[in-house]
Amino acid sequence: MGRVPCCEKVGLKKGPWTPDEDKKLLDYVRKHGHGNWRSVPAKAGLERCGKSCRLRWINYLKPGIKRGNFSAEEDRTIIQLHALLGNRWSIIAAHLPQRTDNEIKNYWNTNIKKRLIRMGLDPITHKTIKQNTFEPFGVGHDQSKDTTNISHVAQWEGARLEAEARGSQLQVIGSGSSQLSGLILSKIPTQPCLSSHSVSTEHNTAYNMYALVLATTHDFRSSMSTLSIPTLPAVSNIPQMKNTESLLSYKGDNNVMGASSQIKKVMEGCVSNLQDDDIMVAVEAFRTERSESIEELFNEPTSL
DNA sequence: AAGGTGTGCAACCGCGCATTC
DNA sequence: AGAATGCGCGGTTGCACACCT
Repeated sequence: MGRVPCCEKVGLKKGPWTPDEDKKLLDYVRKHGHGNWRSVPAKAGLERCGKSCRLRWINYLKPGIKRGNFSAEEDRTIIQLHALLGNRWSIIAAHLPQRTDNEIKNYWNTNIKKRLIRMGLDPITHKTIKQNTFEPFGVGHDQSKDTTNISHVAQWEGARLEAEARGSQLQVIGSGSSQLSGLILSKIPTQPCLSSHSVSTEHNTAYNMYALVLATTHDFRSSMSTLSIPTLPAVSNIPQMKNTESLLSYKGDNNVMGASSQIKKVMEGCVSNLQDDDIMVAVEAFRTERSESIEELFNEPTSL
């Protein structure tokens, strides 16, 4: 059986919205809320498809939407997130308050993507186009090492963002423990330091915190999730985490579900030992490092 | 000034997932 | 359990405007 169309399309208006239509939709949603979008057009007196109304509301009429030029900070955020998440515009948009996924998508396609190409970067992989080959890693030059690191970092950060998005969804429905996790997630940096840097206490603190938070919020049972805890060689260097090392290596274990409550227990104990200063130092270290690398990218002289 | 081309963006479309019945 | 329905997402299209020749 074929899919039923979202609405009876005959006689429905398409194309750009008029100010009058906008007003009708705005008035209706303000008074009654949108409820079931399918029923909105009839109730609001619009000859539009419900889906079209929903889109117009989300991308244009909803209060608090910011339009117009993207700031340098927003630029950076989009590039960073895209490098980690790919075209998952809704998740990216969740990290840019007041911007819609559609607007970010358009901005990417019309602006950032072209800029990256001009700079010799592949907008999909974010690697230089020259090195974007299937050449195996570890052939003996430094670039391959860096690429491995970047990819590893990307995996971590992507996982964090996914967990964060999940956390904020849960916050909306009012889960107390998720509020705490969401709060932590929004504040902490996530990845172990890059190999080019010496292992600092700050980074390890951050690294540990990330592992803790993941373990306390992530649903390991989800087969759809891209989030998994890789083996963390650095963890064993840190006294407070020694007990959890074996738990973190549960990634490849099929008994993950049974272990999750045990993980939680250990992790919660560790979280309570964290100092505010540790958090702040770690956050700063992470943000500075990431911002600078993006800044450098754009400050590189190009032959435009 | 007129026609052609490029660009940006709003809106549409189809699909997949979640929920309801 | 599975069909029906609704919603959200990402890809794509098409129009309006700007710029170029």
